[in-house]
Amino acid sequence: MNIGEVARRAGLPPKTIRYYEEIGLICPDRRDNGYRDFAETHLHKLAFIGRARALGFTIDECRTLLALYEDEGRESAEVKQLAQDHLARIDAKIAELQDMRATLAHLVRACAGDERPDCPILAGLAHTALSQG
Amino acid sequence: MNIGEVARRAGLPPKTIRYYEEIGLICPDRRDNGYRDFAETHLHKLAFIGRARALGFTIDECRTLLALYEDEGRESAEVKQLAQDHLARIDAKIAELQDMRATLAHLVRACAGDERPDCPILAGLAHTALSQG
DNA sequence: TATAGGGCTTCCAGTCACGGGAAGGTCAAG
DNA sequence: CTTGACCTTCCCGTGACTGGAAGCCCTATA
Repeated sequence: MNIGEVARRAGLPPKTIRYYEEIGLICPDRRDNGYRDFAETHLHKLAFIGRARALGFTIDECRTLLALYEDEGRESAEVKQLAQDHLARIDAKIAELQDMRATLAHLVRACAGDERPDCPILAGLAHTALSQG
Repeated sequence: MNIGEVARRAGLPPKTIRYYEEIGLICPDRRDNGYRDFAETHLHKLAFIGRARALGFTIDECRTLLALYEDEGRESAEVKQLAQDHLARIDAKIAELQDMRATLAHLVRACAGDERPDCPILAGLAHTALSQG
């Protein structure tokens, strides 16, 4: 299977697949003409990685997840721990964004948004409690 | 004022302040010995930028916000538009993370997390609907 | 047989917003 | 005179790709 087909079927850009090979996530065969030759197993791995990436796992975590996936003797506890850590990271990020959102929405609500220069948004950004001396 | 003091008072690392100079956000004077010499105006600008960055605005948006801040003839509508666009981006990001969170939490709940290898998380990642042909 | 196109290859550079660290100059205190 | 904190520039690395150039390969058509 050429890279174009595997890209289409896995839902990843060819560039990304080459990158995954470069960093050692997959290792497709090569044909005599130098073209990469992907097997179904590669396709499955790539789809697996694509899903994990879509859930926000880092590349390194994907590497670990792939290794666990291929390790018949794994303990599901290890996978679950990884997923829970990531879940905590997602929650922290959501909380951070919600804080930003609240502050920004507050400023936006206070701003008339007309032709006059008075602007609580700019005032809010400027009104800093600077440390002294 | 040396970079260390302005860094402390603005709450930004010296490295970041040098970077902001490099990309033209600020332009402090120089002393004979080559040291940067920051005025209060620089401090205020840096604090302004720091706040805008903390709200998630990009550097380019900070540049625009600074320009608007210094433009006495601005219209608050322009600031508000910028802020609303950013707010929409934040909302989109929150929604994306919440989607991730829901999927991941579902998988985590289904996983026993014990010494056995059976793992719905890995199964969920592997169970891809691959395109055919 | 020539050619046109699409797909494949590698390599290099850029993204965003810094952070780490090296090599070296400057300054105040003891 | 030395110590140590501070300052300078310069270069590389981050994460996960993305864009683009230069050039080879393969197939179909005129």
